[in-house]
This record gives sequence, structure tokens and C-alpha cells, in this order.
Amino acid sequence: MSKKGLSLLDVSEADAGACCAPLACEPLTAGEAEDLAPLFKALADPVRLRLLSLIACHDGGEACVCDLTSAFELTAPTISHHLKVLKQAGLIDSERRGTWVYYWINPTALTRLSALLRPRHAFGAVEG
Amino acid sequence: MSKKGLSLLDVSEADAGACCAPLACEPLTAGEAEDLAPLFKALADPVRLRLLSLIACHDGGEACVCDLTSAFELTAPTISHHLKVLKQAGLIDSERRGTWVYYWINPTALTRLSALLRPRHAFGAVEG
DNA sequence: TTTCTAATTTGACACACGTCTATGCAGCAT
DNA sequence: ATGCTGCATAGACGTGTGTCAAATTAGAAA
Repeated sequence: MSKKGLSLLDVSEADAGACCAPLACEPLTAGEAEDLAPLFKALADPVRLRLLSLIACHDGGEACVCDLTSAFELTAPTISHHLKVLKQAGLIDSERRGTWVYYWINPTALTRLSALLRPRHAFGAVEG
Repeated sequence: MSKKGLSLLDVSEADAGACCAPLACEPLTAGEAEDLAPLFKALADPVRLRLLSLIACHDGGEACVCDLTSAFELTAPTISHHLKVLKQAGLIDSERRGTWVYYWINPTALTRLSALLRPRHAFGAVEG
């Protein structure tokens, strides 16, 4: 089932110019949905959305944890927890350089989710 | 703050041809993140992802609840609960016609989320 | 070594979430 | 009216999640 998930995630690339977004082409299988849900769950928190956004917008495409922590009125362990959730979902990656740990976005993961949600032809004609 | 949320959600349309995706342009404000998180939370469940997909792929762009319930090994109240979550998030809409209730996708909401996640220029150059 | 700082991990707590059974409501057909 | 069917709601139960304080690890500097 993890293999199915991977193939589903891959599809959005090979499929980038196809007729419609995966979500609108044919129904997700149970296995595909099980693999996709954790990605959206990782995005389903305002703190994590802001973290992702802060990292994406930071100079050089990466941000130190200390920069991120100072942007919230939350404790360091809480920020660390959210970063861990994002990383385990594959949305970000990190590296330790000396004293500091730097995080950056995984654009591939975001692109895949974006393509999945794009309701192009299938019901782009239904409304707008 | 709800006004902020709406403007954020609107941005992805006016912004469709702009330099980069909202997430990558400038950091989300706390209010924007608070407004966006519930949308991703609604997507953060495998059953709801399949429901959304089933509705989107159904003939005529809409599906009866009875069609949806039969696709899962879950009770009708559980399906009803998930449909309510999706509807309250604005991802689907519904109408009763006689005995049956029909659901359809709100493509605008999906398009906005899709645009938000698209990491175009900002870090499209970083990897691929 | 020791000390200091950056970041993570652990454990605990309150709250939210997914699922079920039981019940209620709306519409159609007797 | 009564009964039947499709769907939603209410309440309960177990599990998962976000947050914190406290403890731990990793590295730099003295």
C-alpha cells in the first residue's frame, strides 16, 4: 500500500499535462487516500502553515529554528514538535550546521498536493 | 480577522498570473493561517478525501449520499458527519431533491488551495 | 574538563476527532 | 392516518493532537 501511495504521488508529475487533476479523474483508492491524508494533516494547523510559509519565504530558501521560534508566542519544544510533524510528512527537510539547525521546503511534495487539488477540466467547467 | 482570511482566499485568483504562489511570496499572517488551517483539516482524513474524489468523479458532477455510503464500510451517520465537515469547510455543497440529498464539489475552494501550495518561482528553482 | 546556548525528547494534561448506537426528521407510498 | 426509506443529529466512548515544563542531547567556547 505504500507502493500505491508512491505511485499516486508520482502520477501528478507524469500527469502534469494530462486531462485533469488526479482527484477529478477517478476516485482515490482507500490506500491512496490513506497515504495522502497525513500530508494534509500536517498542513492542518495554523502554526505549521505559518512555519512552512516562513521557511519558504526566508532568504536562501532556508531558515534557522531560532528565527522561526521568535516569530511565535510558543515555547521552543512546541515549535520543534511542529517542525518534526512537517518533516515526517516530507514537506520540509533539515540539516544541522554547527550550533544551529536549518530547515527548507520540499517543493516536490507541495507541487504534488497542488496538482492533486487542481480541479481543471473535470469541474472547472461546472462553475469557474 | 475573518476579513483578512477572505482576502487571502481571494488573492489566489487575482494573483493567478503573478510572480509566485502566496505561500512563497510573503509569510502568512496568524489570521490568514487560522482561516486556512480548517480547509486543510477538512482534507486531512482518508474517508473525506475519498468522498471528495467520489463526488468529483461522479456523473453530472454530483452524487447522492446513498452512492457514497455504499462505497465505505462505515455507518451512514459517520458518512453524514464527514460530509458535514467538508460542507462546513466550503469544499462541497448540497441540495435535497425529494427523498435524496445530492452533493457536489466547490471547485473554487479547491483551486484556491491548489494555487496556495504551488511553489512556482520562489523555490521552483531550488529543485524542480 | 566545565559552562553556556540551540534544539530535541519526554511525560503530562486538556481538548478535539472519528466512530458507533440510538433517536429524530423529511419525504414518499400505502 | 400509518409505515417505510434516506439522511441528519445527539450522545458516548476511545484515540489522537497541541501545548507546556522538565530533562536530555549536541555543539561552541572558555
